[in-house]
Amino acid sequence: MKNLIKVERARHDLTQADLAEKLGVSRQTIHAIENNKFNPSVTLAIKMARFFKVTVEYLFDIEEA
Amino acid sequence: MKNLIKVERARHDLTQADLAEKLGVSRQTIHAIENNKFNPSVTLAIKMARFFKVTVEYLFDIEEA
DNA sequence: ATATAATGTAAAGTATTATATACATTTGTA
DNA sequence: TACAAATGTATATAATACTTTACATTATAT
Repeated sequence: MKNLIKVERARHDLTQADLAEKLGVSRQTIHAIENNKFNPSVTLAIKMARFFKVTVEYLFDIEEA
Repeated sequence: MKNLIKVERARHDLTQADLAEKLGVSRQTIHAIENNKFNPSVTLAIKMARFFKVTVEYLFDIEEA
């Protein structure tokens, strides 16, 4: 696992569709990011992190430490 | 100004070309990001922030507070 | 003032992000 | 089991990040 989106989503009890709507993107985008199909823009990353009240580094970079 | 790349670059006494090389991207990419021509990927954003030893939020989101 | 380094700009091309739609598969629950 | 919701997958398309090359402008130093 390379990011904690699924975990944070579970913590907030949101479906992919829910989160997509909250962030103003498509469900496929959430799915793809969650499964490392691609690398979102820093803007979307910051939006997500802010939504979950965590840092970008925490949300997207937990592997490296 | 929407990001602090130019400032951090100055603090580290690096040219755009220097920074580009350190991060493995083109000088034009640095220039474009610095001047808000586009929105980098979260991966590049994290690389940059890590390079400067600051957070992504600090580097890219100082306007909002 | 002139040379040089640094930055700005532009255009064409490639790669990747993101959308929309549709359908298949998995998971949870009555 | 059967139904519904959630997630996974596929394909086509649009938008944009990023590269390369090349040249113009601005700043810095001699």
